[in-house]
Amino acid sequence: MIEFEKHYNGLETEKEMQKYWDDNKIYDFKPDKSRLLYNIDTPPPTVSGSLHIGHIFSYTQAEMIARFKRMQGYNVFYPFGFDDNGLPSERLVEKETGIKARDIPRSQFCDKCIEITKKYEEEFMSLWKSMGFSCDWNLQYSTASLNTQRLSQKSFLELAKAGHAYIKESPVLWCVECQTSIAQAELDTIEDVETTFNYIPFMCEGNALMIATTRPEYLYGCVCLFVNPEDERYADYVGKTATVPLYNYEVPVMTDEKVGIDKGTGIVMCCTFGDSTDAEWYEKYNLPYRKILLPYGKIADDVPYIAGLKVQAARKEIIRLLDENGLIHKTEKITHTVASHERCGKEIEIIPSSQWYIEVMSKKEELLKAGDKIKWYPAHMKNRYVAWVENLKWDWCISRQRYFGIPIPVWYCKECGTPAFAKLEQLPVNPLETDYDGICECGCKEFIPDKAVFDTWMTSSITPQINLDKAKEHGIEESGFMPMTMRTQAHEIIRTWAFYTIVKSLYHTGEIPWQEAMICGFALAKQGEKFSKSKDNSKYSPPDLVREYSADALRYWSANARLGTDTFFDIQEMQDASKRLITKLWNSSKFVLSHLEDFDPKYKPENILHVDRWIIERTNEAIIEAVRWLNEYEIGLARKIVDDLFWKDLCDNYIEIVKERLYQPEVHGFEERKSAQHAIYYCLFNILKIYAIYIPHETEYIYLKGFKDFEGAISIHLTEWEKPVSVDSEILEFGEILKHAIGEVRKYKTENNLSMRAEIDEAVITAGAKFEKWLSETEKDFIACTHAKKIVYEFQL
RNA sequence: GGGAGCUUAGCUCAGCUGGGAGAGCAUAUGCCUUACAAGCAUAGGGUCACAGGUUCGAUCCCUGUAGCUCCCACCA
Repeated sequence: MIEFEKHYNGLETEKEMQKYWDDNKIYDFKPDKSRLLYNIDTPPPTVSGSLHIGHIFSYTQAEMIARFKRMQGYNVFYPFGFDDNGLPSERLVEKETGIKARDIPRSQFCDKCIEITKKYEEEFMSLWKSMGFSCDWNLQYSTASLNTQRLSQKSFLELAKAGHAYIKESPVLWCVECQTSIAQAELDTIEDVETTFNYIPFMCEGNALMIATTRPEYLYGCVCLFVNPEDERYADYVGKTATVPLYNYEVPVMTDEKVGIDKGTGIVMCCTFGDSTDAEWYEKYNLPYRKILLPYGKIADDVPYIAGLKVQAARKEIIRLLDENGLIHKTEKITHTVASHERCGKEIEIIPSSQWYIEVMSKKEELLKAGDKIKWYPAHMKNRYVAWVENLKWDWCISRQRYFGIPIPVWYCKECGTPAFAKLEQLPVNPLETDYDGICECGCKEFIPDKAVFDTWMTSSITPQINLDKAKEHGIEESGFMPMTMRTQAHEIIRTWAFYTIVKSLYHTGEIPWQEAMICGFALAKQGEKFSKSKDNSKYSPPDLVREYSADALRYWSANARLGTDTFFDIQEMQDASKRLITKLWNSSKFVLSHLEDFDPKYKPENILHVDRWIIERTNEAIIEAVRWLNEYEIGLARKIVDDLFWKDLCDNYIEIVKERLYQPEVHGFEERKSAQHAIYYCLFNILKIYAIYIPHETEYIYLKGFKDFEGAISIHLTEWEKPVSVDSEILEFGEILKHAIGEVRKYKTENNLSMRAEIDEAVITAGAKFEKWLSETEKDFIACTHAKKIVYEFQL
């Protein structure tokens, strides 16, 4: 006799099951040529704060796919990583310790980083384990680890050798707060910034040319004026020089198509560098550089009037001076959007400096083709990738003037500045700690190490290579591993992680990194606000939620949305729906298994009653549909399929129909009972297998109690789903007729305030004549279920 | 300014082959039914955003409009 507790205790059971999986190494990856490899490129969460419910939402969706594919017979390679180097982690450490990286020695700061990220990683890992994740933790990687450093540096050296990575002195996006260069992908926008358009006259040929600028502090950086070549108003001035007000030096008046005739006055002052267009013009027309801003955000010493001031103060001061000299003809308040650094939120500046880049601008076409080759789920997410590639403005700047990151394995000749690259066999290497032991072509033997580190995406963009490296450690052959089967991630990092991974893959392998991309949505707080690792979302702390509501409950909720769609998180909603399902599954399993004590799954009754065949066919139908959705990564739609089968067909109808047959074989026949046992076993077991991807703990617990002895496998998660290919539609129609007839009886009873057990004189079944035999076979069940004294049939042709 | 997604019951949403308007929650009423009151049954509740078009037929396809959300651009 199988003992079933009256109530299912999820919190306790989950810990027990997790231990069982650990002990039995259920999810350990083993190379196995007899099964198709399904390898998943999972996002290593950035270690920049605590995880929130949004992570649970998207990571769990992907986890369910891993379970699904495993139960479809694939050999699933499902690793897990942490992205724990670079600026995001540095900022976490700065916040947590209150120490600025630049204020203490680099090595000391890096030690702090290692210590603190480690703490967070342990927290992350224990959360994922408590959620019942089926990854193989032996395949775990960290982007800060020495081995990853080696791979990342190797990637860099290969690209440098091929000429795709290059160093260049040029204007670059610069964060004065973080004091580092950044890439286009790290830009954010601040909306509705209030500022002033200042109309300032430049004298030219005795006339005042009005320019409108929001950045008058850059006046001393003005190198020329631009007008649109089509603009007749200013045609006479083109080629002449104009005088910069206040500073009284001459700059040429030039033309460029980018100047909007209707914008401002139609004349633009080009400074080095007020914005990205200035930088573009600087390169295009080979303009001189006039240094205004220093890397730490103050105006350069040799700029008259405003030297040493910060940008805002300088602007104020220059406006005051201009005004005092009658040089502001007009001001206009405007609001506009400014670019900011996503990590600190501060406005971005542009300053020239020497940085390493990876070429992407010239590869747009290949990148777009790669985007076409990848299957995106949902399909429209590809648009974001395409839009990003098409709008690229800068090559990918990969060097950062920061501290806790992977060092750029380069030294520079002290004499001629030529870069000297590390040798592959010495990786990973930190040029600050290791000297270059070669000789420069110019004969010089002294080298200066590069102090910069890589952009964190430089490393996380090689997760497929990191995975491959891990796989080889575990005995997987390299061939067939790439491209990986699937990348899963949320939509916010298409422009970064997905994009950069594709870039790297094209360079390194000439191929796409993965065949498919599964793009998840966000979980949003009720107010429509995105959860964020850096903000305080403590009331939704995942470890607390798991402790209080159980992993299965959170998981079941996570499977509620369409793929790629954002969803709101409501604790009450999550709790209600999940608890309901978990309880129902418990109770129905308890019932079914209590009737299977004398059951032998190997004995298939010769004559399976048609109503029993119905629930079997109905189960098969649901499996087919669920598989169809899951193959498109639509876990929510698949869940709905199994919810309907389980709740409506199995619990509300089928169990009610066969209940008495199971209880009273002496009345209904022993063979007939066996037929019901056969059907109910098949149905419940297959429902459990589908639910196993959603609520792995409870299903495992029930499996161990009631199914393991029959099935043999030590875990439900090592069983495979049935693979029905077609269903008998006539049988399904028969089931619908029964359901409808029962519904009519229930309606009658409810409307007359009768108990469901109340007897009624007669029940009418309307059906096609072809069902006559099956209906008469089912009559006893039907009477038992409805307590009707008599059944009246109305057959139609 | 460009692009994408969304708009269906009081709430959250499904409806992906063009023919039935649906689920859960909430509400109301009834029911202790040998798994489950953490349950069961039944019911009420809709201009499928709006306007045109295609079609025998449109929630679904096309065009336009409005609102919401997101992505990208916009810093002179």
